[in-house]
Amino acid sequence: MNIYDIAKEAGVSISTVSRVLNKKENVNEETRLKVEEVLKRYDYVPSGIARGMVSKSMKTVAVLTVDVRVPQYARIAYTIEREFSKRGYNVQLCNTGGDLEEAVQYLDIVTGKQVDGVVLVGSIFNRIGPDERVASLLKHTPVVVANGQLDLPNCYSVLVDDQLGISLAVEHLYKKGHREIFYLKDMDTDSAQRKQAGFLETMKRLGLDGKAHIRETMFGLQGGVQAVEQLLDSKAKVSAIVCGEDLTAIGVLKGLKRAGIRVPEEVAVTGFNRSEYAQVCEPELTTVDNKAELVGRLSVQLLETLIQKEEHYASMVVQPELIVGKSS
Amino acid sequence: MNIYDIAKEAGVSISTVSRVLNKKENVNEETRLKVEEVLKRYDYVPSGIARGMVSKSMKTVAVLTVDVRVPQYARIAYTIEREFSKRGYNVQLCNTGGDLEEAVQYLDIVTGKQVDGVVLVGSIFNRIGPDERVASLLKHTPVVVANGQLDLPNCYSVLVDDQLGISLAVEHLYKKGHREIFYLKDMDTDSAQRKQAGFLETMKRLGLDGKAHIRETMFGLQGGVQAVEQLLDSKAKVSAIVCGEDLTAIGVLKGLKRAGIRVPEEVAVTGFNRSEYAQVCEPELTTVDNKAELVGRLSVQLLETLIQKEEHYASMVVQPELIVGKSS
DNA sequence: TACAATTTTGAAAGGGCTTTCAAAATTTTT
DNA sequence: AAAAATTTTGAAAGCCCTTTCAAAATTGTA
Repeated sequence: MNIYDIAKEAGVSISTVSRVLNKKENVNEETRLKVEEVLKRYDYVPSGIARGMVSKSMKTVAVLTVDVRVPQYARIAYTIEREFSKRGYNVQLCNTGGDLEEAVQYLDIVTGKQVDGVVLVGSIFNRIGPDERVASLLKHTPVVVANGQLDLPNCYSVLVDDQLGISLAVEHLYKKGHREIFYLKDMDTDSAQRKQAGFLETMKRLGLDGKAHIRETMFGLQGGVQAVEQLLDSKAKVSAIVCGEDLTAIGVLKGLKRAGIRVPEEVAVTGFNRSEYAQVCEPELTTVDNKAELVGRLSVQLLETLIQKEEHYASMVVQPELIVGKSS
Repeated sequence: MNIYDIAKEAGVSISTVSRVLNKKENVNEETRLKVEEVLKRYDYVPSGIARGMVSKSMKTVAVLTVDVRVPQYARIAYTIEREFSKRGYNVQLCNTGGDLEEAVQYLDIVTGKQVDGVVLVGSIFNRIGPDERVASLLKHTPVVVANGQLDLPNCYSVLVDDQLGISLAVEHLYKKGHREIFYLKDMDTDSAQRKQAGFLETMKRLGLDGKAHIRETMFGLQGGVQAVEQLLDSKAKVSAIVCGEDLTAIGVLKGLKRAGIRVPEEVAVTGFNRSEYAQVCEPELTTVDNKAELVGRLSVQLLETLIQKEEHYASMVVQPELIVGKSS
């Protein structure tokens, strides 16, 4: 069933059917009723692809994320989807697994399908910038990087001030009297770099030695557990541990519990990202809210203005907030 | 830049350009090189929408879920996306928030855009079956319900045997010597119904009174906490608590801890769904693995055969597995 | 009643591709 | 060298809409 069949059945031209479908004003009431009856009778739905062909848009955007199973990304993907849905767009979800080749392939496919825009979620996407293919793929598609930056013509950013986030955590611990504050670096993304910089800067400002208090470990629960073991083995004096991820912090909590060290009485712990885990673990984790929902909303706003080619775009920076739990 | 421009620039017809684009064999090597040079020079990407127009497919499927921030749904959405990506499809994500009207709207939009298929994730979607509009919307689109069932012509299911899952938990507790086993009902979906039925059946089989050991509560952490309070207030003898959701079980753990009751020494607790939370909480939760990844994979397989109109479809049932943690 | 103004309708032109079919060019066979 | 077989190419139709523009029908005005 296409618009021609409907037109024939209703005894009108396709133009008239199109007018009825699009609820245009200039259709005789009698004609409209006749057409609508036929439409209903055949459960007719006009082809979105053909419409896209005319408007050159499928009202669809692509969201690239490392892995939507990571709560942080899920939250941001959720917000982006809901916001775009309100605006009449559908969202294509792409899990790149942190693999840049995979990301380039996704971009190839979705730009080929002429998505109206792309949101890249996470600072890991900063790394696809240098790829020569990316620039040409994204030449005609507006892009917003949520929590990242890409130095390309159509690309704008919504960033969280990670550096400030770590500052808040360190200052909070300092005020509580902690001096032997360690920072656990668990990844090697640009975001992690900024966190580390924030740690160093804040420690310096407080008159403490930051450099000697940085430890590296793997990402995830296990990384936190191991880091504690190593820290205790080294006989270092530890009064607080600042983590760049909640999951790592929870690993730290588990490690400390295993070693019989009480939190927060003997050692305080802070996480980052305000994941659901932070409320689930024991004791509830002090963490930094990275405002995922806000970042999602702002990304959508920004991308929409880009799509509509309005003329005033600007990258934005969002302030994180310290959420004090019972682990500090 | 369209195929006509490329053809003109290369001094050939659009048919030839199309052949080169689609890597067809019958093109003279010299001609091919000439066309490819032009293609590269202009960074030409053929319009996916126009292609969709011809093939009547955008190689896209829609996944409807209640909320991708719920880890269980995120896992299944992730698996579905990855599997479809391998097969050359993109996935549109839709968060209905459990609202049926919203779900119908999404279905309206995505079927209008002629998605090749739809996956509905969760037994909540069983409820849109009776809606008159749904049947007509889905008349020409293959549908798979993951963890649910819909009695419509093109609809098939991949189900987890929830009843068995609860049985495994109850039997496990029984073997450990527990007799005062309570079941916490926290939702009112079909899946929750089956879990409750599983509890009653198993208790009966073991010669215990099931009916008297069912308690209702709200969904989520808070629900678990409250349920414990009420249970303790009622002075009932409690030796184990079986929950239909990990999050509820974690609430129970928190409630018990608050009341100074040791887990698992005094009361054992089990969850459901094998969420990440189960490993994060203290003590680690005994839970039932609902095989989200497997369900996702099977759903994709099934939907693909439906899309390709192969002739042998069958709904499937997946066996859950008990994961014994430290809470029982 | 004749004319202008307005409302309602339809024909036709895109939009950018794939595909079919026949023509042209080339190679092989006799 | 002519005929047959094969490879390579292009014209044109089709996919299903929206939109423009002009024609037809209706209403209002003089």
